[in-house]
Amino acid sequence: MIQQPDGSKAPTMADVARVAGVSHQTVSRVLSGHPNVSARTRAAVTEVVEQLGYRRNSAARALATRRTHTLGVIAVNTTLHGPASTLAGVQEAARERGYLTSAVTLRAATEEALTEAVQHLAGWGVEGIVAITPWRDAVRALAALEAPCPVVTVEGGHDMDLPGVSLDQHLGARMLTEHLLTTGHSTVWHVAGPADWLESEARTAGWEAALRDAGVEVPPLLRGDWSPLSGYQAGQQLAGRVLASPGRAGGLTAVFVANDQMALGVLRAFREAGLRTPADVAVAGFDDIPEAEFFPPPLTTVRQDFASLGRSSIGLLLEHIEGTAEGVAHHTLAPELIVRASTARREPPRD
Amino acid sequence: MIQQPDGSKAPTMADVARVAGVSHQTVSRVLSGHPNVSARTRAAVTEVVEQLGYRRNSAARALATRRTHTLGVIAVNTTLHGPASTLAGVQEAARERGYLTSAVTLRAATEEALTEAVQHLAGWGVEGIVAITPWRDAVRALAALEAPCPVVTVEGGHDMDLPGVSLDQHLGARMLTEHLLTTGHSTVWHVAGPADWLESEARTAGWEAALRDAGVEVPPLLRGDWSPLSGYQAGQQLAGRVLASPGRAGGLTAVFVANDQMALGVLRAFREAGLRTPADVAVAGFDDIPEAEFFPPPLTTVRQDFASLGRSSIGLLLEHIEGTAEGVAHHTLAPELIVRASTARREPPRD
DNA sequence: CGACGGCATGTTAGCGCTCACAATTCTGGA
DNA sequence: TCCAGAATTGTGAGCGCTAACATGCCGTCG
Repeated sequence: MIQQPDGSKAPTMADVARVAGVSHQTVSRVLSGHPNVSARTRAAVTEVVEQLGYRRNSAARALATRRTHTLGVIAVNTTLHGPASTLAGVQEAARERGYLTSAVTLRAATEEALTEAVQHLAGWGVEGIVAITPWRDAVRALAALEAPCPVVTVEGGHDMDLPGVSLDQHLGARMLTEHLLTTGHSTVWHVAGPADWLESEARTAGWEAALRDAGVEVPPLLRGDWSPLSGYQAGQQLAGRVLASPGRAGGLTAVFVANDQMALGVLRAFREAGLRTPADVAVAGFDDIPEAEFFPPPLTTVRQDFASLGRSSIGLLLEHIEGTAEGVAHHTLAPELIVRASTARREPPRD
Repeated sequence: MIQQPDGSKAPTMADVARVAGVSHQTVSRVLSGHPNVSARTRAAVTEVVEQLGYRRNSAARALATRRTHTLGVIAVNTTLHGPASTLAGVQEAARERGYLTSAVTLRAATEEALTEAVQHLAGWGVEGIVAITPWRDAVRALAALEAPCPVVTVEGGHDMDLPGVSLDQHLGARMLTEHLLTTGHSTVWHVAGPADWLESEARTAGWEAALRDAGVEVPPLLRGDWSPLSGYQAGQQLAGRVLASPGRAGGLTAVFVANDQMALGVLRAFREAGLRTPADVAVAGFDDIPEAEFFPPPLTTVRQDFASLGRSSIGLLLEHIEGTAEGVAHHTLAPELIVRASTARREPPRD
């Protein structure tokens, strides 16, 4: 029974108590699963609750317990695959644990917008906030804000004094770069994401570390803004370079693009320039968006388990809310390398 | 001042009243913008509020006013571009109007899951629900559920007795089909979405109506599940057909694919089969996802303003909550045709 | 000059629930 | 048989706020 007889207002705990012939407190005990209630009473109350379609008033509960059981989420770019998946994971995990979540989607993670978002959520009495704001500046601003409740970051980096969860971007980039090196490329070029994104930074660092460890030259960096268009532009530059020095002068035979969407742009630029992928230049992306498997050609990439990331952030947040957290913890999840046709095996260069 | 001095608990309205030397009711009046308060008093109270970092307790307010100012959103597939954008629009609009939103992301829109979601939201006292569940069955189940608050659907069709907002899918499909017919194709094939999706149905209907109006043959329908893979498979079938009858036997020179992701799959299948787009077969999609512009080749598609759709749903919902709604209204937004390279102009067939 | 209406403010009584404690009943062992 | 102690249930007092009414003050009009 979901419906409320529309004329009369919703039944209260007192109504249930009266009908069941017990005190309102006993009803409360039954509903909270308190152990010391006789099976008889419990059954009687439960039946009346069903019959009346009674539902506890969460506002009254929140007032009496001083617990709202509400969490806030602050996110940007929620229309992209990564943030959207993370958000879904956060919401599902929170719901399972008995919390209501409310998400605030920002257009830009300025300090002002962040402050306003935190104020908005604080006004609703959230007990904690998950911030999916992967910029160094945003995380810094958030840390400085001193919100009235615990805040955990997602992809917020490990060097701030805010607890957080991340996928190991550095490792993913390293795996990908090493994959390219072991499949016959003398070095790997890189189209990075925006400089102020922590994810971008970590991917670049992982790429560079892998190259250095292998003792190979680190080519100059190109930068995009995650969009297919910026990837396309970077791709045009790279293609120009390849065509200008046909003898593989720059060793430009493999490109690690910092996300799949930009990789799509790079692929298009290469195709337009008459470069074949992977025969002339291998291309790899990052994220494994659902479309990646159907790119021309299917894209080698690094899969990120965004849903687990979201769930994990809720776990960490609740530790803080419930006071069982020790210090400022950071959780890290491992990514997975997905090899597809865009980086097909290459013969080692002949001497 | 965001931070609460951690040791002591948050100040109450009574605290503010005491410091400002007025009654708590006057503080309440100031905070609610009640007109009958002297400027002097108002200023004094405002200052104390600032100074103490006071924030009204929303639970207490909800209890006293019997208004939670909370809305629920039920959505499925929130990781896709369309639903995610709609969700963002819903949240932003609700926040602007002073409401808190809480989203429940379902894995599947079964009757059971829907019931549970509505129960969950009802338990939190939401005053209304926006349902982004574009299946006929889901909308039917929702209508039968008799939720304890108003429910509006997004893309829920116009034939149920639930108010809703939609983009005009029928018109969009018609525009696209007519575009293809006027650019020299004798007919247009169609890869539809799943049969139980209302959007899919409307797009198919629009396509068929355009063909009939033009007095041309309606080719058999292929069906996918929105995924690139299903598009790929449909594309393989279509390619096989073209190659089997090189003389354009089936008039298969143009395909309208029901969404951009499947179109990506179709494009790949055509490319693999040696068919050129648009020279051999023109391809068009639907949705205008951000990647569509970078497909090989850039995809002609129909742009949908999901954000406006979301905002519009909130407008409608609030009309129902505030009692100003007249009957079961349906709002419709017009889509926009985006012509790109995948349907480049075609010479009229020579006789 | 006194009654009256409008403005500014205060007082009181809940909203529906949980907490702390009190009261009652039931159990088993001396 | 009686009583300590546990199990079960009830009572009263808020949680922090708003709605409704009550009060006091001013100027104004008959």
